[in-house]
Amino acid sequence: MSAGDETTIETQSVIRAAEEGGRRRASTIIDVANEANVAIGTVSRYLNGLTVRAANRDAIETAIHRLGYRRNALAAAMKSDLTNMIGFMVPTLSEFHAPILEQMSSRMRKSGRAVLSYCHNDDPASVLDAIEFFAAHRVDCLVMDGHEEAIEGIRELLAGGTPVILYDNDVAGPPVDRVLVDNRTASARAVGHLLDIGHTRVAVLAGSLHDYAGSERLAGYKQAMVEHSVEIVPEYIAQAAWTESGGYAEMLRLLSLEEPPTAVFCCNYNMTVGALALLKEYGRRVPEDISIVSFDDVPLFRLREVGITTVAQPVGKIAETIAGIIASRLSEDGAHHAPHSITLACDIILRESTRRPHAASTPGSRADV
Amino acid sequence: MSAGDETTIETQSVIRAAEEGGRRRASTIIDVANEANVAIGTVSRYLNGLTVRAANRDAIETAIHRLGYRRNALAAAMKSDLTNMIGFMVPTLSEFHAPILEQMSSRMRKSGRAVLSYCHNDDPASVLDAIEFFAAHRVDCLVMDGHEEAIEGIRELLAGGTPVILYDNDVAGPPVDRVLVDNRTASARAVGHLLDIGHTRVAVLAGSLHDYAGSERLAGYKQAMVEHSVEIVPEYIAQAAWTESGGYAEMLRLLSLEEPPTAVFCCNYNMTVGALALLKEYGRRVPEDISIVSFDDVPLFRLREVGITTVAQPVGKIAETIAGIIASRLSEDGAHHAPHSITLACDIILRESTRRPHAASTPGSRADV
DNA sequence: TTTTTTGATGATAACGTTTCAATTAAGTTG
DNA sequence: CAACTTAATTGAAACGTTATCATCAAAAAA
Repeated sequence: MSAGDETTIETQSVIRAAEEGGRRRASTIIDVANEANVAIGTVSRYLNGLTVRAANRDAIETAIHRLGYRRNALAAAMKSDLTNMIGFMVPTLSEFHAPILEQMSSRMRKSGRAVLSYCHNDDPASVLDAIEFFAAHRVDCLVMDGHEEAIEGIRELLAGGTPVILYDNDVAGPPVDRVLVDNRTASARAVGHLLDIGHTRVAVLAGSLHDYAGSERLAGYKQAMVEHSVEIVPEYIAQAAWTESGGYAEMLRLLSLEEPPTAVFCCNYNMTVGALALLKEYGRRVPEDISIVSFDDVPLFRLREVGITTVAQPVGKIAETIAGIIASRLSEDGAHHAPHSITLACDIILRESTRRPHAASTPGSRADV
Repeated sequence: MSAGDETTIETQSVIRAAEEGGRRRASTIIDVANEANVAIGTVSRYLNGLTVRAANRDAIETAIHRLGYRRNALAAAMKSDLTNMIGFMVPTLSEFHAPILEQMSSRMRKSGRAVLSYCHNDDPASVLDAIEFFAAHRVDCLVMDGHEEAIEGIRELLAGGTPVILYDNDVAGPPVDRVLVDNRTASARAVGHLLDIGHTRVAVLAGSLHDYAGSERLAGYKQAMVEHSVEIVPEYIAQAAWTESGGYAEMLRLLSLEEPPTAVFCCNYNMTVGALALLKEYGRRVPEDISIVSFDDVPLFRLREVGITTVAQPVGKIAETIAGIIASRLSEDGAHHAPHSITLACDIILRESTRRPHAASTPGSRADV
């Protein structure tokens, strides 16, 4: 192209052409190309970081600045089949999930990607909606907690070439990557600690037995009991919803047993909160009257006057691992590998909520509830 | 169109046509139209809920199901200039912000929209990146906390016709909707409570005075002091970063004064945590030795053995109000209204961390720190 | 019936990018 | 300096929708 004087008049009039009552047409790559007197393709090359002759580069930069041009990511995504968006499903933005999302976001940002999040509140219909939504928006990859009802949708996504990564909760079937946590071993160690310091009447506040975490954590409890040759008492296995009220109600039941437990392993944060609320209400002191071990490490457990001994899931490691898998799956060569299944270890954080059982905690001290 | 026998052979071969090594071309609206023997436009009408002849509707539904068709939201957005995505900026997914995002998500979902979130960690560069990102993805509306460095970007967005809503932190200038909280009045009431129950040596742990919340909360403190005719002592105004360590350090300074305060108003959650840590370390009991009032209501404050009296921001109301403004702005008629500026009231939640000053807390009881 | 009114359908042009083959400019080498 | 190699540029064809408008079918009114 000749650095044409004859085109100058035309290009000047192009700038900010249409001002139709408030909503202005955003300038496009075509406007930039005209303004800079280069081909559209050249502007595209510039925008995508490919080499461009110095003179053109300057002209393009000036044009972009003058026009206030902003690339339309949708159009780009449509053509290139890459949205640079990662779908991320969480049940809720709890104190466990929020940090994972936050870390995922910042890690993804570093590779030029963004995270589109969706809370499904454990509602099956919402889970399906979420998959539909992510599929419609053509996310490059979907990260989600496992759900039975999602299996069909996951298969469709995989068939369409979208990698899916399961975390937190496992579900059998689809050939996807999994980033899980060794719930069983961690639970066994947590309960083992209670047994080690002399407790024998150890109860468990188990969550739903229908999901992976719930059954694994209960299995860990049983494993520790067996390993320490302590009899498993059926009444000490309290099964409830994963909620605060679930923890409250079952803790109440445990307290009213003939021989109430001297220590309780609560299988998640919410149940622990419920249990603590009940104990406070009934004047039971932690750890003097009863020892508590929880799962999940939230600020509350660290900052309470009496810190709560707990199993800390490696939140940072989880986010890091997921991010790594995404990077690998989205690279040319990593796309066709067999699925990884990574299980991360947890830490037990000892705080003040666990202590040797009191000598006075003998049989028969039934709670008057 | 004749219900053609002669087309049947053709359409059957269309299904799952191209299987190129793992990544299959997703079926499009065109495939559906062919399969159902209708025009593309008719399928589009069906997808968008417009009336379609019964026979065609059935044919389309069957075709969609057989082909596993999923609408491409990007292509739709590009043409219709509506992405149905709301951009949402948060500094961090803290215990204050996470619930807002969560509630925003579920409210938006009800109107068929999704929330794209971005954590900027109060890093100016990230704030700019976020705006760039949201602009590129053509979000229908941007919700963000106020930032000086974002003003220029906000203006560009507005000029392009994208509504912007400020929340949490205000910033002067751009004509945008604002959803704020009456920090000043809330703070005045919180401090007023301390004064009411007899404290006179009341200190404030103020955050950054350069931002809206920081200056307003300090102003509220001063207002209460004036209203109660209590002299404002400069040493009692402790100014620090909004962080845990900031609260820790300044609390230390306050304790080491000739006449340490008998009550402290901490201007946010993190500073309170820092202050509490220091008090525990130095053996000062709350509320026996010192009363504490905080800002923000997080689970910790509710679940500690000694609950913390605090100012609760109306998180649900904030989300609701933002959602309402979005709906209005995105409707035909609401688009051109003058900006709203809504200020919501906070609640004071009385717990156990505030109590009348101890008779023994006389001048001269200097802390040996 | 015939004419009018209403409403769904069909073909095609956008929307704003990327990609690709063809072309031209710029370096390198003999 | 010619002949070759390499690299940047160009123009046009996608990508998968929605929007428009001219048709065409069906129901309502005459």
